[in-house]
Amino acid sequence: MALRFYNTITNKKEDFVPLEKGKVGIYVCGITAYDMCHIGHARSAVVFDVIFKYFKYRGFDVTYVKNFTDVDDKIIAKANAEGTDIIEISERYIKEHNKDMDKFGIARPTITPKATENIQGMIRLVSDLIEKGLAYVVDGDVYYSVKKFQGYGKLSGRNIDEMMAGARIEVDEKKKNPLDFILWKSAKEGEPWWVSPWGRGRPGWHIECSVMSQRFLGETFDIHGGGRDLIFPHHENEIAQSEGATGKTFARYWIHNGFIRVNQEKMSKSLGNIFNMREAMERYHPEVLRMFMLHSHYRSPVDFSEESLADARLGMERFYDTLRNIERYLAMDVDFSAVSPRNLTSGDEEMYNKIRSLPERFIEAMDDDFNTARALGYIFDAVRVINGYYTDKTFKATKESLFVLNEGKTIMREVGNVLGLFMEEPDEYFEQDRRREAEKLGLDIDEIESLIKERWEARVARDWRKADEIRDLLISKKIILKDMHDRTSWSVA
RNA sequence: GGCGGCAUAGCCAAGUGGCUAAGGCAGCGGUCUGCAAAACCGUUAUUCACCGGUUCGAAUCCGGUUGCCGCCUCCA
Repeated sequence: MALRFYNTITNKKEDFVPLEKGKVGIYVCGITAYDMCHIGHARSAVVFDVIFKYFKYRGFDVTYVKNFTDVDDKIIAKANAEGTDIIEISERYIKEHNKDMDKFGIARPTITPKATENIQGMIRLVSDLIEKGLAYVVDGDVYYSVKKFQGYGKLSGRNIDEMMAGARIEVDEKKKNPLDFILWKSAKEGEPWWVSPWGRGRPGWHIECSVMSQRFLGETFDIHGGGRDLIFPHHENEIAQSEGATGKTFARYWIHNGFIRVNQEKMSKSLGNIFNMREAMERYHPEVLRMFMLHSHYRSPVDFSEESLADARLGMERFYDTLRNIERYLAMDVDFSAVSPRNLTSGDEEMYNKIRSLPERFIEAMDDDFNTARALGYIFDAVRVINGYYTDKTFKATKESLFVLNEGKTIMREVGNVLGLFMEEPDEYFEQDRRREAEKLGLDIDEIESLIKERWEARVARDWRKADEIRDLLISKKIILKDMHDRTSWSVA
């Protein structure tokens, strides 16, 4: 079956046929580097990170380009406010971006170009558009003449006349048409500039993506992505610029991710309901945040709330609990290296085959518009099957059964690699989780552990009353105990 | 004002023409356990906002109603 996904420009799911067999080129609009990343940036990053990794998993040779906008009004404003230049500001936030993204388990894209490294290319493209009659110069500014481009509006599903009837179009004396957008801005006092045929100035926002995508992926390339809000005007304008200049199709497939909402509203600076990535990662393990995002389809909006994060945390706990149990068995030091699927007998063989079916189910889900929610459902199925296997009374740790359990771990890691989940050692995961949760509740870990030790001694002495008293005390502090044959583990409810 | 999206159990969430409407959380009954917790087994939507229509057949397609949201301004 073919990999298919929703293409914004046609409004339907389509089979993916790459330009060149076995290869895929993806361009995604990255951040404007003037502030810390918030979880909305994280969602977009996760969506395309998973798409990037999935293409690789399916054997594609992927070139993934994600840019940094490092010259822009907001960066200039911040630089002026701090009495520094745009380079310092953008460098600072690119560094912070990389720190956050690394911690979030986002793989670095193949190429991460910056706008300021591509100014000459932008000047060439703008000149080209002027020559073709698609752009005009007014007092050192260059505008794109929207009416001159036939396909304007084809991505966002609008037409120029309808938009003209709209009530919220700014009036700019210099523009021939209110919808015309700026390609090159003349420099004002205190602004950075580059020399151009139209005088000193700097590029408009949209032009950089046309230039950098073409430079690294070609005039026509496979996939262009970004957040939903970029469809109009940003991506619409990129099409106008690129196709206007080359006369060729720009991106063949468009992928747009949905937003993170807070209380049913879009998370945005103007509403003041932003959660930044760093703070979110202090409160939740990055994989919990990924789980929360991946549990809904990438095009749907998702509501960021304590409840949904708590849900995602419980889900991760379930996954890691299974992985931890598998690890315990594998630590039994039984050599199963000589075992092959062929010398398994009935029960083990059946289980092995069930476990082995996970990757194909995972592919079936992911091939259908990157359906991570369905894929997660399949992983939960696999976890239930594995848990049932080793908790069955007849289960014995033999080299065959450990071989099967090891396969379960391998398979979970295999699909987890694509989703960016289960990257942690289970014990380390739970350790981190306890620390994080204890901190949220202001609990003292040493105190908890000494109480648990005391209770363990009471249990060894079969002093159930004392043991239960201690447990009740801990429960009142939201500490849940789990007695195992050799020790008691704990977690925060 | 223009354009577009969404509405599935107590909650989150897949499913977009046809086997019993995935999965997670919570709940209930059981197994296990000193008792718990976790795990496992069973159970929890005759029904997919509402009203009509198309079809042998619709949560899925069409029309209408209601509600929520997004884009049209920087925005992932």
